[in-house]
Amino acid sequence: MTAPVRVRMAPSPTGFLHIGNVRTALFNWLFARHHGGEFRLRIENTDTSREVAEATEQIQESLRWLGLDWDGEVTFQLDRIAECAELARRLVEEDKAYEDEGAIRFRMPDEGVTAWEDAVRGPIEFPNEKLEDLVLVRSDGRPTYNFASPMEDVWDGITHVIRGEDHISNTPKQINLIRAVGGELPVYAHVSFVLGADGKSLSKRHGSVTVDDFRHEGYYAPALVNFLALLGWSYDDKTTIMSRDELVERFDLGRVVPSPATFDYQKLDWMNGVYLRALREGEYADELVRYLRETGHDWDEQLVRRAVPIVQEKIERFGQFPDFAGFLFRDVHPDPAALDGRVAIVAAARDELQEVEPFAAPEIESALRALAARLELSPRKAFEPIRIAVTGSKVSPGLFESLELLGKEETLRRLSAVVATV
RNA sequence: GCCCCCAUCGACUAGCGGCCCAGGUCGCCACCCUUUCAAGGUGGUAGCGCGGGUUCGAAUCCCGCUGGGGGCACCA
Repeated sequence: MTAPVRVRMAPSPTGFLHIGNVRTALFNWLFARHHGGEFRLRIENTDTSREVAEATEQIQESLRWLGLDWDGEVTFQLDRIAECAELARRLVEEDKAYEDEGAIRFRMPDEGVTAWEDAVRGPIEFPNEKLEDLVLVRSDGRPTYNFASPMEDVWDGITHVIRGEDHISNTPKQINLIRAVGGELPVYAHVSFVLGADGKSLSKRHGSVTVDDFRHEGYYAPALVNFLALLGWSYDDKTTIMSRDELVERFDLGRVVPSPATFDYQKLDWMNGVYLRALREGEYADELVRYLRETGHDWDEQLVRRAVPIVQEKIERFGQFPDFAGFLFRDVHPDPAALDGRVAIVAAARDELQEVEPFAAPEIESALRALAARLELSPRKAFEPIRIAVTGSKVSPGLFESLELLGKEETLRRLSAVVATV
């Protein structure tokens, strides 16, 4: 039996989960699940304020939403202050560290190089003369990140440290520290950053950045996971859409590329659309209903569910639903300019639809097509003012189905309202 | 300033010396379908940063340059 794999995600509890960190977390998770190992969640906190508690809960909620489950209890760096202090004392006794104005510093080697085989970048080495003696414990007694983090990795039996490339220059320091305490070195894998279209690191001005942002925009978690997995990793030269299970089965750290990736919102939108269209109607409805509740749209659930067939093929994010199908739930205010005086058509449609029974899509369609023919207008020309009058927009779900859902009474009311105002 | 990382179409990537006058996906363009918008179908556009090597042969290996990025805290 090979040694079990154990990885961790170690966010600092400073706020919402950034999508770049999520991508790193996802790689950790995929790696762990692929190898049947463990994925731990460790909070790198330095205090116990209320903000920390909230951020910690926020991080967990985001991971849950994405379906990235972790093993064991969440651990906190702060809980290991005592162990760190004791270890630092031992290092001083062994003359591997020394006191410096109340703080404890570790003696870094002065000659040679510190090197490791990075699982995504290959060999990396740093000249030791560039390594400064590292503060392990501050004068107030708290351990520093570069001391606590590698020690926790050792104590937790972390086998693979998969983290952002900003930690590359910390690695030689941490390696020397682990060697000094006689700990087992993990395998290091430094993944690149996720950038915005301007080549700068992804921030709010680029669009959504936190998991919460994407959730509120109406992205579907499995699609986001699929998209993120492909940011810096690929299975082969042609596979794009992969289920969670397929990702787990196929993920391979060796196929993670070292170069930074630009986050392409358009491709995410496309992929989200692919996932949403593939959902079974009932499943789509459940997700949509949940999304609308979360975003504060208190709309009739039955009507939302009935609207699914006319929107599923049309929108790529749940966030587009309120604009696209909102006319079913609230009154509209057609723009007279958009109508451009074509009230006669609206009036004719009202008269025509008055007679339609039952008020169902097929009957509505034949009535309106007959009307268009009578007016000697192309369906395109004839339907536009009707669409505007009823949905308030030039863009909407299929007209006939929309009218059926809206109901005869409300449809006639909206058509009449337009006729009356002009 | 010093140290480190990175470099294939606009974007994500395949490629790990000959299968590549570079393949897939998104985007974009055109056409088809069509009640709008989508979806779908067909076709197309576009790339190995530059310069030296190594080799019979280089997108692939080596060196330099250039251009990006990161790090040099008693932050994480």
